[in-house]
Amino acid sequence: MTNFPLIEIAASEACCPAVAPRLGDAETEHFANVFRAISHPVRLRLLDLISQGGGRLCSCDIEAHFDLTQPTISHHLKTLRDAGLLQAEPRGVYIMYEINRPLLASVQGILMLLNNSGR
Amino acid sequence: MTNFPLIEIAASEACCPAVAPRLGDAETEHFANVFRAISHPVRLRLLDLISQGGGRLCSCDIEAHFDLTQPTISHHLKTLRDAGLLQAEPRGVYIMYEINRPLLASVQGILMLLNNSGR
DNA sequence: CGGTTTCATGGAAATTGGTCTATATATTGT
DNA sequence: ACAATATATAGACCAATTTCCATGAAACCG
Repeated sequence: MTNFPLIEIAASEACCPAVAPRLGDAETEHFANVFRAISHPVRLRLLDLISQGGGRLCSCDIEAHFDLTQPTISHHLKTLRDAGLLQAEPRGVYIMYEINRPLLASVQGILMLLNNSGR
Repeated sequence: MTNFPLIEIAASEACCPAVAPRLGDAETEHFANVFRAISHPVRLRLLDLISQGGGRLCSCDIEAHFDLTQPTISHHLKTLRDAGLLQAEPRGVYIMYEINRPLLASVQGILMLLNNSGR
């Protein structure tokens, strides 16, 4: 490891001083799951909509924004709930969805880690 | 839309005043793709490793961190490159990978949008 | 209570994703 | 040029995802 061909490298870049993961296995798995939940256009759009107006949205205002059947939207909402990104509380016949802000904040923290580039 | 059962709702929550997506279709699609690239444990670990030491890492230091074959790692690195998260420049026989920081910053911006909750 | 509305669940079909083995391409050193 | 090393590509196989239709469960209204 950390072997370069012996040409033109010597004092140039000092490749790779002792790299080790900063995120543990469980943490990596967990956040990969969260990213996977966000990683679908419909679900990103759902988060976009729900995050407005104080981070809460009634189910009755969701379906009109998509060209999908009700079960499909329900499935995507469940995916977001399972990932912890949404909380859902019943409001009569409807459901009030709410963004899990602390989780989103921790995802921001991960991206900050990845973007700080070790400094 | 924005209909509640007429009981106990009237003045309580003022559900859903005019929600509309803030991210356009293309933007939503694009960032969903970026999230999808990050959304695998191996690729998140790769970003974790490469983002250290100034955001660059030589290919020769990568394989040892995984229990996967070389083609599999190569495939994941390609996924990250295709999403724009990594740039790769040849360094002799090896490859120097570098994090695309502006893109990561824009992803942080998206999360900030989702977490600001409209305020 | 009976009908209506809303969301969730189950199952199927098509697509995408992840991993491997085998092979190809490119660079280095003799 | 040849052999050795490093990365990329192709093909195959199994797993997971996405979508739908059909149905179920829960809440509301008359």
